[in-house]
Amino acid sequence: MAIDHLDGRIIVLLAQEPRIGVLEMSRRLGVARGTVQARLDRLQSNGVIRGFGPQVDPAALGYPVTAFATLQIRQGQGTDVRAHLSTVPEVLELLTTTGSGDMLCRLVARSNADLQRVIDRVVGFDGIVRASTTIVMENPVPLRIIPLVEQAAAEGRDRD
Amino acid sequence: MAIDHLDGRIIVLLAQEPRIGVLEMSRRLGVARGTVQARLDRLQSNGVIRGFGPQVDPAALGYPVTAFATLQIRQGQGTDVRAHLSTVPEVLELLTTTGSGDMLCRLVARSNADLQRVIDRVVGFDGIVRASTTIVMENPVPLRIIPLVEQAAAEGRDRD
DNA sequence: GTACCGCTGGGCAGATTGCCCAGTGAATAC
DNA sequence: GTATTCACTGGGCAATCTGCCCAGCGGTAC
Repeated sequence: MAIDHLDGRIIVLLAQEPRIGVLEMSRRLGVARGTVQARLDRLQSNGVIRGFGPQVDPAALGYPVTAFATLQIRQGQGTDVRAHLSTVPEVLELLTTTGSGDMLCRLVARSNADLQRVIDRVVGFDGIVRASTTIVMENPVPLRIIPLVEQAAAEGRDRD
Repeated sequence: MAIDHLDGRIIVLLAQEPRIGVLEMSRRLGVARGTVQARLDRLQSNGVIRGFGPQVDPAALGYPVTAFATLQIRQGQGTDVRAHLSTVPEVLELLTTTGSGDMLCRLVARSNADLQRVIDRVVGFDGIVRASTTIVMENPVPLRIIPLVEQAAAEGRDRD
């Protein structure tokens, strides 16, 4: 579960140059190719690296508006609400949070006006009592993981 | 900027099997390899596909607790607060939202107890007036983009 | 002392990549 | 109507990388 320094360097390198191959990585890191391969296999089977899916920018797809909606759920309707929200393409993420029956929902829309349509669709479901929406203006720190990886790698004991 | 049906299929295929190569994709999609290559290049230079970085699971790294903090910022301190927060590895994302001087901050921590340490570090800065934290319990819909891509692809006009 | 484990450094065949080309069909410009 | 542009096809090429194998080496655990 814990990662060591070499694991950290592999992940960082992979994040900086995703198209890089195992062979080139081994050259940059100064280790044998088999080592990098084994580390990568382990990181993936550990679940540390979930995958290498394409990172798609909703804005470039025509959905430049991001918002968060806090939903208050009627008792016992949680499952139905989840099923409902998962059918809405503009719902990018759904989290249940502390507080009675609350969910946090990440939305995108084509425009501020379009956001109204999305919200109507989101809250147009019986189990949702109340919704409060916050529009995102800027994203000073886009979703990142590298600093955390570096911290975890620094704390881990090296395997060699 | 708009994507068509083939673009959508490329992105979905790539999301499902990230390790797939251009050649294999062209076979699956029934088009020439050069076509897939050209589409991919266009999607990347368009910014629709930002990259193929590894998706790292913070929980597997030893940070199983996720939380959101809403921060109230002292007037004119926005820039300093951003700089401060970007130095905290446990801050995975930072967004500015509507409402006076508000920011939304995605955090992770090693445990609920450790979350206190992280929050202390986050709010231990002059420009932050008040912070309110919500702990994430479940993640019924993990960050996803496929449904949105499919919707965008269905709406787009085919290029052929 | 022995077994285990991770790393090294090498080799191999097969597949893939990046790059090139000419030809075709459709839409657009003139 | 004709010319141009554009995307796609289908093919070929050398260079590279991958997946897979092996023996050897140095720690560590028992």
